[in-house]
Amino acid sequence: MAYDSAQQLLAKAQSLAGFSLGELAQQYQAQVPANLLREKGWVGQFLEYLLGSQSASLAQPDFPEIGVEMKTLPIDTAGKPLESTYVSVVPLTDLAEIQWQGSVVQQKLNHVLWIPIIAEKNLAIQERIIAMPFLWRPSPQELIIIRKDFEEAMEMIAMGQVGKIDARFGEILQIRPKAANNKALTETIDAKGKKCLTLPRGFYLRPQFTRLLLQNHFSN
DNA sequence: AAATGATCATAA
DNA sequence: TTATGATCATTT
Repeated sequence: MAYDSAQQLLAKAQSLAGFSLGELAQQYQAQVPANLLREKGWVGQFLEYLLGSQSASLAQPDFPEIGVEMKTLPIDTAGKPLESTYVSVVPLTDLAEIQWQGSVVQQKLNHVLWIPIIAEKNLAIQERIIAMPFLWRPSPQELIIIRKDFEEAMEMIAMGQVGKIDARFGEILQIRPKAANNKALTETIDAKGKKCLTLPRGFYLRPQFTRLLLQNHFSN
């Protein structure tokens, strides 16, 4: 399936609103896991399947032909996000080549199809309900902060200071570990510019920020 | 309760 | 191994 426009994709996504994951799984003959302990990405992958994303696990938006990234967003019944939103891996090598423009973060956040899902922990996976999907582009003000968060992090890492970055770093975009476990290490540079190993990191959008997006979108 | 740090499945 | 999809589990 290919889309001609973001609006067409949005319409398809919105046609799923109000259905539970169990209903949709039955319709598409998919198996719903009893819990997400061992399949944390199942919901996102199922939605990608329903919408026909072909981008698989490439470092680019889910729908490259229209430049749109899809993100599921678990919310409680009050509409508050329950988790942060993973954006991309944090580059830890060849930092001199990394610019904001053209970065994976910039490309993915340029246009996002948010799919909120009522997903409180006590709701069985099959009972979780798709809320109303919506498109978002960062405002100029939001972009300034996100870009600052990105560039400050890149500068730290270029200086071999990745070890000094923890989850408190960044107003909107934070950096946290993103790995199979604490033994899955990847290459970076130390303060002397020498190669060394560290935990892979990911960029995440803070839940306080995605909460604002929801408020901004649905309060009108 | 919210935030931080750790972890799981899968594809290429 | 590194990227995707994220949520889990523990600490604050």
